[in-house]
Amino acid sequence: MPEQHEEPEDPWKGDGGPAPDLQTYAVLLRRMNAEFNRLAQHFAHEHGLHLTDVQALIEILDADPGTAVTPGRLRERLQLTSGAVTACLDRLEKAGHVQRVRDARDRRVVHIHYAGRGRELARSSFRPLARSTEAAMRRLSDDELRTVARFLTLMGDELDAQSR
Amino acid sequence: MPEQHEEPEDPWKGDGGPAPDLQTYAVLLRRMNAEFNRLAQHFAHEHGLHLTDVQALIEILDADPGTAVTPGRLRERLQLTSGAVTACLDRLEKAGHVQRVRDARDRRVVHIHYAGRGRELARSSFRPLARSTEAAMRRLSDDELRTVARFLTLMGDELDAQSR
DNA sequence: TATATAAACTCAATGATTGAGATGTTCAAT
DNA sequence: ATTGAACATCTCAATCATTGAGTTTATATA
Repeated sequence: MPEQHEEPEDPWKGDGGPAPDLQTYAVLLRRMNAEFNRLAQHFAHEHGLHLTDVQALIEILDADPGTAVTPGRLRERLQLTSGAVTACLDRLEKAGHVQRVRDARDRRVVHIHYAGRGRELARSSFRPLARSTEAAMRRLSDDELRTVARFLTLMGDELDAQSR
Repeated sequence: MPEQHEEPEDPWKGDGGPAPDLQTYAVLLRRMNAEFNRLAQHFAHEHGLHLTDVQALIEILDADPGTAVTPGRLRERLQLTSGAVTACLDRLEKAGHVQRVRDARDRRVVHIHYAGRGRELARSSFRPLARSTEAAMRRLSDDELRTVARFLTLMGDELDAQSR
């Protein structure tokens, strides 16, 4: 029996065929997540940072402009103890990426702001991610892009709800 | 001027409106990735494991059935040093989740197999993820699901290529 | 004024990870 | 056969991020 070496260039391409099931999605999502983390880790190493530091920078970068980023917020978002957050911010501040600013109204809280090339650094950390995303986006129509964005939003909301 | 508090229940819903841009996608993807990691970390903690151990279990779970999982493979996939991989596998083996088996043909290499409740544990680690995914999937048509699967596949391929 | 709660920090202990090197294995060349 | 290079994994001491308990400073409540 000769090898049936089929090359599925672009699965789920046509309108026909079966719809992908949960298991398929799970694998696809896990794979993407793993690739993400690989990139993040690679970037971190390249800049003498730790994965935690990069995650913190992302959290600060993507924070809702209305919501101030505080050590406490990082604690719950990154699942760290307060000691770990302090150490992480010490590293980022010493490296000149962020700056701690005491809140004038409630002097217990500290706000984290970008300093120096922090924002630029955070953005550049996703240059490779952006490149990949762009490449993938180019192969979808506007209509399809809207569909995917809708799915990603739904997933984000669901996962957010799940973790509470 | 009264607050214009619009509530965008489900953005990108209609066929009209502008197509989402790269920046929008970047934020959505980063958000989802962060939520993933939160879930993974939570699960790890719940089972007395480390994030690294969970990532290893995933890697073993999702490995191409044809490709055997070896410490070396984990080393490059999880970006660890060989010492860290050994320690990780020691923990997983001692806990009875995996088993090391020397390859009969090339006695230098070790194959990692599930042992005891390892596979079940790995699967259960994604129960919450599966729940969220299912909920999100339910709100898309078969056609849309195919589109999203196509995007996820493209992203996975692009990221894979990027990290080399 | 006292008391409770809160946010962030300190610091010693823990333990995962690193990095250099050891061990055992395969393969090609001599 | 024997030597030597490449390889996969493991060992182990040192490093360093993280933990966990407790401290400090500030706010809110009675």
